[in-house]
This record gives sequence, C-alpha cells and structure tokens, in this order.
Amino acid sequence: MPKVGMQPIRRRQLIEATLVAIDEVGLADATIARIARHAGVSTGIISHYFDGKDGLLEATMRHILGDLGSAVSERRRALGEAPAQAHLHAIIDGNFDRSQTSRSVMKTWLAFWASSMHHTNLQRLQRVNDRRLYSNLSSQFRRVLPKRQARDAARGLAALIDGLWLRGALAQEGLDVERARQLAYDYVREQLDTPQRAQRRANDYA
Amino acid sequence: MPKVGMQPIRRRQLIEATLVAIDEVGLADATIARIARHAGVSTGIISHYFDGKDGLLEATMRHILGDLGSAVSERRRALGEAPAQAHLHAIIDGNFDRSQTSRSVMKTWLAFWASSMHHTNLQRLQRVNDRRLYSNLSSQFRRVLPKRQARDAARGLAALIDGLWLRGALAQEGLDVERARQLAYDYVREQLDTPQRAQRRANDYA
DNA sequence: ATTTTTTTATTGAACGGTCAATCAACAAAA
DNA sequence: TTTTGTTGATTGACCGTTCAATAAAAAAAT
Repeated sequence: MPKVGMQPIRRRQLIEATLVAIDEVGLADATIARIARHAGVSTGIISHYFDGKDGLLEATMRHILGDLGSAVSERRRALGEAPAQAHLHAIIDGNFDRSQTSRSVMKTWLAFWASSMHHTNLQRLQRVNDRRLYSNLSSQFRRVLPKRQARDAARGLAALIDGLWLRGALAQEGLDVERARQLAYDYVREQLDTPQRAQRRANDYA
Repeated sequence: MPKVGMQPIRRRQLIEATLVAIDEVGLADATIARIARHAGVSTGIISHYFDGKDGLLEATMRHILGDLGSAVSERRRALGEAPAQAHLHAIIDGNFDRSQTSRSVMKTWLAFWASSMHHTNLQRLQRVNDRRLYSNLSSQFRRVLPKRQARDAARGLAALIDGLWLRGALAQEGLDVERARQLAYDYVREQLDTPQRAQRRANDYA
C-alpha cells in the first residue's frame, strides 16, 4: 500500500526497530536484516531512507539525544528565574527521564559510547552532548559559587550523573532511578551548602 | 624457532596486541588477522592458545581486571590498620592507576562494557568487578558511618569514580588523573566530615 | 470521467567482500 | 622419533549494498 508521505513513518519505525534489535542482540549483531524484520519491511528500505546502515545508526543516536535534550529543557522551561538548585535538580531529573532509562536506550547509549571512539560522526554528537551537560551545570553553579568551585562542582556532578547511569545500565537489578536522583541531589546540596569548607578547599588548592 | 614454554609468552603478546588493535580500530574491527599481525604471528596461533577469538577477548578482559585488582590491593596492603579515609584514597588511586588510564585500556574497557550486555561470560567478569569496588568502599565507610549512610556513600563514590573515568575516556583532552582524584577525595571528605548534616539527611529519608 | 504518465514506495535476489575457524603440512627442539 | 610450536591457504557462513522489477497512488492528459 505505497502512499505518499511514508518517509517520517518509516524513519520512526526503523529507529525504533534499531533500538529493539540492539536491546536483543547488541550493536555488533544488529544486522540490517534483523532490524528490517522488526520493522516489518525489507532490507532495501534502510538504504532508501537512511543511505545505509551507518546513516540509520547515526539517526538513532540523534533521536536519543533529541529526547534527552527535550527531557531537560522541558523541565527547565517551567522554572524561569528559579534558584540554581531548582535548575540543577531539573537537569538531573531530565538525565534520568523515562526516555533515557529504558533497557534498550541504556544499552544503545553504551554501544554508541564505545563506537564513538572510532567513528568521528558519532564522536561529534556525543561530545556536543557531554559539553552541554557540563556547561549547563557549570552555569547554574556559577550563580552561587565562585568560578573554580563552580567548575569543579559541575565536573563532579556530571561525572556522578553519568556514573550512576552507567552503573545502573550494567547492574543486574537495573537502575534505581529514585535512589540515583537522591544521590545526585545530595551532591548538589553539599556543593551549595558548604561555603566555608568549600572556601578552605579552594585555598588548599592554591 | 619453536621451543618449549612458549604458551605464557604468546599469550601475553596476543593480549597486548589485542589492546593495540582495539585502540587502533575498535573492538568491532579488531580482526584476528590484525591482532595476529600486531603480535607478529599467524592467525592460527590464536585458536591454538585461546581456543578462538572469544577466548582471547575474555582473557584480555581478565588481564585488565587483574591489573586493576593488583593496583588497588598493592596500595592497600601497605596501609594495614590505617584510617578509613586512607583506604578509600588508596581505592581511588588504584582505580586511576596508570594501568587503567592508558588510551588503549580505556577504549577496551568501554568496548567490554558494551559487549558484556550480551555475552554472559564477560558480564560475569564485569559484575564481579563492580561488586568488588562497591563492597570495598562500603566496608570502609562502614567503619565511620552508620549502615545506610555508608551504603549511600559507597554507591555515590563508586558512581563518581566510574563517571570521572568514563568522561575522561570520552573527552577529547583525555582524562586528567590529578583532577579526577581530587574530586573523588573531596567526595570522601564530605561524606566523612559532615556527621550532623548526614544525620539530618538520614532522618529526612526515614 | 477515463486513460495515460509520472512519481513514490517497496521488494528481495544477486553480488562482492570480509571474517573466524580449520587443518594439513612443516619445523625445530626434546 | 615424538612432542610442541607454527603457518597460511582454504572453507563456509554471513553481511551490507545494489538494482531491476513491481505496485500503487498521484498527476496529467484525454
């Protein structure tokens, strides 16, 4: 039943099928035959809409990145001029959004991280994302903390978020989102609530 | 020049060659031909000493895990009954040991993480390692903190270590080991030095 | 309103290429 | 003479891409 306007439908189907395939057998064994089967189409369609397998994989990563961006910015939009802590919590919540914590998406993230070490286009996407997280965190901490402290707090929180997320992906019992968020909140609180100790620390470094 | 007692030599050569190959082109393109070429031997040797490519990859992961275990336990052995903080610092230092922060090893770790989602033997190895880090941290925090707090501190620090490490692996500028350690030390200090706030937090949770 | 033409969507077999594993043959030491 | 080490061509399987063929809808022509 070929009709006009299939492109966006097929693209979505194929991206979703890619996530399912990676969840099932991993990126290494996610063949176009398997992906096409999951989408209920033939293999040729992939080259037609994505110009080959690499194009589909890149589009899949872009899709996940887009979801992450939305999850964060939607939460922050409602906040306006709210205190830094509220924005930091929103960024944390966005990173642990439903769209980022499903088994298939976590597996796909891991696979893309590994791939991005050797595929420059994926590497570019991934680095833009890393930088965005860091600079979002950094600018919020900067509203309350001196420069160097804000920078370190941002680096620490970014690492904590990614680390909680990574350990959740690898753990048998999966990611406990509530607990992860709580640990990240605690980190934020300690960074914001300890000016005198933070100052001493800053001096130690000098 | 075939002689007796080649096994350990060849095994070491091939594992090292595997790391080099993964560093060069990634796990997906680390063919046995490429690995054998790096080791200066023929492809057949791999099946002879490792019973196939999978065996070599598993041995490579075991090798890295062994290095990590040594890096941690050597540092801790000298400490004996030293305070918890000293042991925690030693665990941190071990995780950021030279043997774990070279480009090739970090790339290989990432690749194995992704692979371990779908290969049960790698998964087993990786989980033993994750659990060991957590339980080492947990038992040290337990010497100073009440149970629930110690558990959370261990979870947080484990995530922070892995996250710093991950972000270092992905970042263009590489991992800044000094900075990473310092951030992890700060986390330890805040967990150990804030009993009253920690207590309040524990109550909040209840 | 009907027919013809063009465009868009889709298929899946065929092709070229790659890879891991195998194994018969060979070589040097024991 | 036996054991241990090593080679590398061969084999069989698999994978991504291509493309000729097909089909249906849309557009144009009658």
